[in-house]
Amino acid sequence: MNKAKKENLINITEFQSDLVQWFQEEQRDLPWRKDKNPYKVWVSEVMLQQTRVDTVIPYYNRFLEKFPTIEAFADADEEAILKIWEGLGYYSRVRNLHSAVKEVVSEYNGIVPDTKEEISKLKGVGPYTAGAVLSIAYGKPIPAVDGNVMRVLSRILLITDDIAKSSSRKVFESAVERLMYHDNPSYFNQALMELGALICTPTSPSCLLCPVREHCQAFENGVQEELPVKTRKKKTRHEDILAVVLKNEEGKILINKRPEEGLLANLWEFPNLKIVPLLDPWETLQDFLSTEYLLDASIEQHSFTEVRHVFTHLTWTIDAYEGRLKSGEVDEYGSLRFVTEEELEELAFPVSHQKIWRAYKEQKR
DNA sequence: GAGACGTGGGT
DNA sequence: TACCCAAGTCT
Repeated sequence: MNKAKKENLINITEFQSDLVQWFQEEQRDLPWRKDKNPYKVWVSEVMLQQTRVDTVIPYYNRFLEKFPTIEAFADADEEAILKIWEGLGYYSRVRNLHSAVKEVVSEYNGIVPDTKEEISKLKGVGPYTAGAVLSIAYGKPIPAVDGNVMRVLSRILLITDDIAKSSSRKVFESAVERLMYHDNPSYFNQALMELGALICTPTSPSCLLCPVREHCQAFENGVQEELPVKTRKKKTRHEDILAVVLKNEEGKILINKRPEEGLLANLWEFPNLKIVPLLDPWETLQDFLSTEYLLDASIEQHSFTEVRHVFTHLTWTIDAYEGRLKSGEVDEYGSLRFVTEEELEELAFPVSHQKIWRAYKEQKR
């Protein structure tokens, strides 16, 4: 059955009003729903990418307290923007947002562009975020297709395209365009997502509470649990890592700034390396410090903690050692820096290295 | 187009 | 334990 035929099976006008009326009555009271300021909407949408609402709320509130206006954020330095994002993950989001905001301030007089064409040129603004900002902040009838929308529409319209494939997004965007409630695109897009979050959940959807169940082809056929079709990704690889918390005679701690591209870009970390198979860890670490960093350190024989950390595509097991070193003339050398404990806690570290730091302090007391 | 890119929570 | 998920984007 083709798409046009399938959509003839639902009454679009009734679907729109049932959905939007439900949203008006049942929507959650979320901080970013108090204000349609395009900058604030934009910040919330970037934070919500691949991230749960409950996780985002405190970050969103802190972010706008620190950077209340688009100009305030444009003026921030990178250390500050990473620190406020610390623990949220996908750190390129905040670096792209910062770059994009600076462009809006310099090229658009601080006004977030209101066309798909222009807003999509900004870093970190893909098809979803463009549609979300344009519809929520500017009331434009542009689709905002995220995972919720694909799940909801796959069920309502019995769409069986594999949502794990990037090519499927356009199928759902076309569907949203045909279903769009032009009287209130903001509510329509948000209602689709809210329905996915509250009712039309990935497992055990609450069909009996669903405001649009009479329009749902999956419910009609009892196949809501079989949709959406989504192929699974292959499993993650693993890395064993040696890390060291090194203190000099002044009590300052050696940290390293990660490269500006790739995993955890520009975040700080304790010096570390991948374990070399078959070699003694302690000797490997000692050798690494002397040959790579030209540091003469004495390392404890046994690690003080083992940290396991799981990423989406990778897992780390980090054995962390403690050590001391003599020379402390310079505070900076390349990507290395000696900092006090207070300074360290003002810098942005990935969660894996925060775990090392917490274990270190715990072991000290 | 497949893989990189984080983290915390749920089953 | 071992997945899978959560308001995606970039390369």
